[in-house]
Order: sequence, then C-alpha cells, then structure tokens
Amino acid sequence: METSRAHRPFRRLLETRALTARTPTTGGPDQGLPTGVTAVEVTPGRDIPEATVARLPIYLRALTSLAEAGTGTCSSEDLATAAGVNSAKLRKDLSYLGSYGTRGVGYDVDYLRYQIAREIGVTQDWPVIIVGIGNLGHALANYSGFRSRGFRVVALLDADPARHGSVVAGLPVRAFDELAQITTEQDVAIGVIATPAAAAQSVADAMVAAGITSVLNFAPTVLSVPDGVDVRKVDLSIELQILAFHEQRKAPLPAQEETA
Amino acid sequence: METSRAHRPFRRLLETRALTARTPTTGGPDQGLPTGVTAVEVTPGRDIPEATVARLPIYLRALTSLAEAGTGTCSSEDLATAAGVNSAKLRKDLSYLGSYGTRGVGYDVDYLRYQIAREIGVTQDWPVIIVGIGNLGHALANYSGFRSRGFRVVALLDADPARHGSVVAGLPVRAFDELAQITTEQDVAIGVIATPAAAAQSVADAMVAAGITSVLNFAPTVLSVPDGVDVRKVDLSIELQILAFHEQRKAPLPAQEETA
DNA sequence: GTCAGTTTGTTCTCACGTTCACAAACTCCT
DNA sequence: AGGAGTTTGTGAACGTGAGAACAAACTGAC
Repeated sequence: METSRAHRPFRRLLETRALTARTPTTGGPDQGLPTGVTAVEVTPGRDIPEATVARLPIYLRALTSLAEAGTGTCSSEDLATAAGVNSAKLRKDLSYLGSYGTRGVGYDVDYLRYQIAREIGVTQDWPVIIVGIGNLGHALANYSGFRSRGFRVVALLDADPARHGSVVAGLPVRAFDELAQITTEQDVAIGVIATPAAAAQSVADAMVAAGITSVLNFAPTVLSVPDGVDVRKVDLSIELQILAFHEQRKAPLPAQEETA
Repeated sequence: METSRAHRPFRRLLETRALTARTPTTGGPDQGLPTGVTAVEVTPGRDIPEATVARLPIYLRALTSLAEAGTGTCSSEDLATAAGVNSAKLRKDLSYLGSYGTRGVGYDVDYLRYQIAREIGVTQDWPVIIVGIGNLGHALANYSGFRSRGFRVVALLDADPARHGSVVAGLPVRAFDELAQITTEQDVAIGVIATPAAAAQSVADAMVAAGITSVLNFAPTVLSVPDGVDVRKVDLSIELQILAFHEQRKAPLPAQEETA
C-alpha cells in the first residue's frame, strides 16, 4: 500500500486535467493560489495521512448538508460541529489538501465541497460490482446513498442459480462467472463482497484475477490479497462487540458506587 | 467517554464473580497466576487501549475458527496469521488482558477464547433492539452472526404503521413508541439505528431517554448524545469513498510510468 | 540434571495522530 | 487609512500506537 502511493510525479497533472473536464460550482481552479507561484510548485496534499483520508468523506457529507441548508460560507468551527470533530483537527486535515479557506472569513461551502470531492475522486461516478445478493446484498443494491455519493452499481452477481434473473434494485442478478467479463467491459475497479464467510476468499481471488483493485468486504473473514489491492472490512458484530466491551465497564457500577 | 471509564475500583471484583458463574472450558480461573501473588494484585487490563479493544473481536473470531478446525493450542504466530495482524502486536494486545499463554508452548485455544470473550463481555448474550426495518434493518434482523457472537435481537421497531405486525426473522415489527417499555422490561442497553438519516437523531434521543447507553448507527448522520452514551457509526458510502481515494491514486499511473 | 530449542511477555524506540496556541491575513467600522 | 475583531493555517508539545528485539520461562532430549 505504501509503495503504491510513493512518489507519483504525474498524479497532480492528471488531476488538473480532470478538473477542467468538470468545472467547480463556484470559483475557478486557480482561486486561492498566491500570484507568482506556479501551479506545480504549490501542489499540496502529496501525502495525506490515513486518518485524515478517513475523515474527508465526513466533511464532504457535512458540507453537502450545509449547502442544502442554504449556507454559502462556513467557519472551521461550524463545519467541525456539523462533522462532529474538533475544529483544530478539521483545519489541519484541510491544510493537507491546500489553502482553500480565507482568513477572517471561513470556507466557501460549494468550493470546498468540490475540492474535497476531487481529492477523494468522486467528482465522477465509480462503477461498483456487488457479489452475494442475500439479505445484505439486497440492502446494499437498494442503498441510494451510493449513487448520490459517487458510485454506480453496475452489476449484481450470485453463485446460486436460483437467484439468477431476478431483478433487484432494477438490475438483474447474474451468474458469478460473468465477473471477469463485466469487470473488463465496464472498467470496474471496486468490488463489494456480501457473501457468507466461506465463499469470501474465493470471491476475492476471482475479483483480483478480474482486475479489481479495491474490495469492500462484509463477510466476517480475513481476506488475503496481493500487494496493490486495497481491502476494507465492515463487520457488524465486531462493532457491537466493541460497544459491549464499553457497556460492560459501565453497567455494573451505579449500584456499587453508592456504597463507596 | 473517557470520564465514564476512569477509576472503577469494583469492576474487576464483579468480573471475578461472573467468572465463577460460567467456568472456562479448560483450566481454572486461577491458571497462570504466579503463586504468592494475590488475585487483586495481579489483576491486569485496568486500561486497555482502544486500538486493542477494536482487535479483540478479531482475535475472538480467529480463535473460534481455529477451535472449529480442531486446533487445541496455537502460537502467537499462528493466531496472528489467522487474524491478519503482526505477531508482536498480537502478543502485546493479549498482554493487556493478562498472561494467558505459556512460554515455549503457546496459547490454549479454548481457554484464551474464553478469556477474551469474558473481557469483551460476550460470555452471556446482550439484548439488542433494532429501529428502522427497511432494507438494511431486514438484513440486520436476519443476520445470524449476532446470535452466535453474544447478541440477541429482542425487538424490531419502525415508525411506519404499514410495517407493524409483519414478521421479520421471527420477530414482529412493533411501533416505535413501544421503545421505552421494551427497553425497560428487557433491560436493553444496546440499540441499532437503521433508519433514514432524517430520523436518526430523534431515534437516538428516544433511545437515550429510554435508558440505552450504546448505539450502533447506520444512518449517514452525526448523532449528538449525552456523555456516558457510546456511539459507533457504520457508514457504507464512506468506506467506498476511502477506497476510491486510494484507487484514484493508483489508477492513472501504469500508462504514464512507462514514459518516465 | 543440563542443554538446546521454542515461544511468551515486556521494554525500548520510532512514527503517527491529536491538540494547543499563535502569527498571518482577511473584513469591517470609523 | 488605521485599528479592532475574526478566522485560517501551522509549528510545537503531547499522547497513543506499532514494531523490533530480547530476557524470562517453558518443553523435551539425552
């Protein structure tokens, strides 16, 4: 993962090209650049900390929410409150992307929103494929948040022939062995695994073989994938167990504390 | 969160009581204690780092998996591989709980599994209530992993009267205003929010008022709750956006790198 | 009993992430 | 124009987490 992110001289130039394809809602791409400094020189965000990356989507959502409420400008304090974080942390996070605010004023909501979306890479839609159309796969396929936040579900696959042909969220459920073909044709880079744990590793292997390089895994199992492939895991019962741990520590006390 | 965890003198005594109620599969509770040291003196794990807490469920799952495969004893290396982490990190994590291994030998799978389950607090089932029985709520209600990992869904609630009475996963969908009654009667401490974002905050408020102190939130919104209430968030599109960020950084390169 | 081999538990060091605090830079009012 | 007030961006201090490395402690062979 680190190796694939190190020293990428052409990255920013490509992003600049993409930037001109879709113009931001307010302001031009050069807004905020000090005069006399070339665009190449000022390019920030070479290496954004992982913790910051994980928060950028939260800021993006908070900004969208502010924009829908009609807010044109916001301070770091406002945005931090909306995102549920500390304002100092927010400012530091944003500083990794560049200087998109104005001192004494704050941030232009639409402009900052575009900049974060561009940094994350969701100014255009990413095609996504979902494998495993059980209860969870159903829910994921129907989740409207994907579409509105930069993702487009292009295919649903399942190993069970009994499910083939049924239509879920407007898409037909197709056979698992169509994976490679679909992935190639539609240039899919992101795959979602919503199968039982037993099938997850072989699905992951097939995805990697088909050229998918980012996997979101809902199956409760550890996947092993080659370098260069990112895996993120969402595990429902692990989240509950973490809550249970803290719950256990606060639960028995109220009765006892009286006696102390 | 920190305030609620500080200085809990009675915690360990209560846990010791719980320990005698359910005896571990192998070995007694005192196994591994150096002679001549009182149980109170040696009690470890006063303050377990949050990062470690988040990994304990992973170790628990890996141990279950090993046990099912018939493994009686495993080294830190074995377990680390199964859990997908570094063995040094694993040993350090386990050392916060106590000395449950044997040098030169490794860990007894069943015994360690019990100790971790006890530390997390999943030796007995936690009652859980789910609010919002849409696509996702359906999937959660049907998820068998909860039951097998220390949780028992005791009620499904929804604000939509059209859904009331329908049976999901063997449970009837009930009216939202039954929340307080059910929570009190069944002593529910953990609530799951699977509603649309717009409803989430008011659901959270009602949960807190009903005495729930741990919330797992699937709605894409920031919840504000009083001190002493834990909230964990699972956000599907945020996970995808994080993947997209990394994907964007590796995608355009292969073609360019040839020319460099 | 002793010695070689193995594996845990822990210490030490380094990297990463968070928070504070403040200078720089902007707006607005007079 | 100048000064008061506001807010960003960042350097520095602090705390937490990760990983290497090793002593302590166990097993088993002879």
